[in-house]
Amino acid sequence: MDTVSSPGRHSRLDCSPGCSVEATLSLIDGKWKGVILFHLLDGTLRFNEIRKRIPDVTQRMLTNQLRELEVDGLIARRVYAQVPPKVEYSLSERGRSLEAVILALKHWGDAHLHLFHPRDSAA
Amino acid sequence: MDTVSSPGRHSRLDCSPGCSVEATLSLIDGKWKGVILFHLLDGTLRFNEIRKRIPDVTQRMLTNQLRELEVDGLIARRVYAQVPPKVEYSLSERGRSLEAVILALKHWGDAHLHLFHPRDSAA
DNA sequence: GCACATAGTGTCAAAATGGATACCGTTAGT
DNA sequence: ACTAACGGTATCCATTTTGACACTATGTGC
Repeated sequence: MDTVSSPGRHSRLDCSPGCSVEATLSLIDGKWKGVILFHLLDGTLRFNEIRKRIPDVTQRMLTNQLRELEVDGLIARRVYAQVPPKVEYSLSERGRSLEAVILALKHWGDAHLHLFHPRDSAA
Repeated sequence: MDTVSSPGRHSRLDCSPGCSVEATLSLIDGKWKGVILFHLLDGTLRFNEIRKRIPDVTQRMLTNQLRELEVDGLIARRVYAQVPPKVEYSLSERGRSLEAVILALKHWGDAHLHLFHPRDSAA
C-alpha cells in the first residue's frame, strides 16, 4: 500500500493540505474526463452516444478515458451480450458524489469564461 | 518550445455544453496549479514562500505554473525593484472567484479519498 | 460472400509535460 | 575577490499523453 506512510518518497497524497485538491484534480483530469462525467450526469449513455456528444474525441481516447474513470471507480460499465455490442456507461455512486464539483467547474466556466477562451486571443 | 501557455490543450471550445467544464479544468490543470491556488487562498506569498509550502516543485516548474496562472489572469505578480529581488504572488479577483471551485475539489478529496488512492496500490 | 453496425484494440509517431542541472544579474557582507 | 540571497532562464533529455489510422469480432440483411 503506497499511501501516506511511504518513508522517503511520496507519490501523491501525503504532502501539504493542498494535496487533496491535486488528488481530486488527478481523477477528473485527462483531456476528456470532465466532459464525459458532465454528460453522464444526465444519465446512462452508450459508447457511441458519448461520442456523439463529444465529437472531437477519438475512439481510442474515449475508450481510454472511460477505462480510467472506471478504474478510479467513478463510472460503471455494463456490457450486454449482444451483437452488435451494447455497452452502457453510468456514474457510480462515487462518481455521482462528484456532481457538486463538476457543477462548480461548469458554473465557474459559464460565469467567468462565458464560452470563449482567453488564451485563444493571440492565436 | 517551453513557453508559458499551451494552446494545444483545449483551444477549441466549440463542443457541447460540457465544455465549460473542460475549459475551467484546463485553467487549474497542470501539475501544481491546484496547490498553488490553494495556498494563495491564504494570502499573498513570495516565490520562495510558495516553494517552501510545496517542497517537491522545482524552480522551473514553479515559475512555469505561476506564469501560466498569470497569463490566465488568475494571479497577480508584483515585482519590487530591490536587490535581492522580491516578487509577490496573490490571487487576482478572477482567481479569488475560483475559491468555491478549489474548495469543492478539496472537500471532495478530503471526504472521498481520505488518503486512499486506487491507482497507487497495484503497481 | 459482402457490407454494416457497435465497441472496441494495436501500433507508431508526434507533441506536450516534467525533471535535472547549470547559469544570470545585482548588491551587500566579509 | 568571493560568496550569498532571490527569482528567475536556458538547455537537454526522459516520460507521458494524444492523434492517426488500421484492424478485430459477430450476427443480420442483401
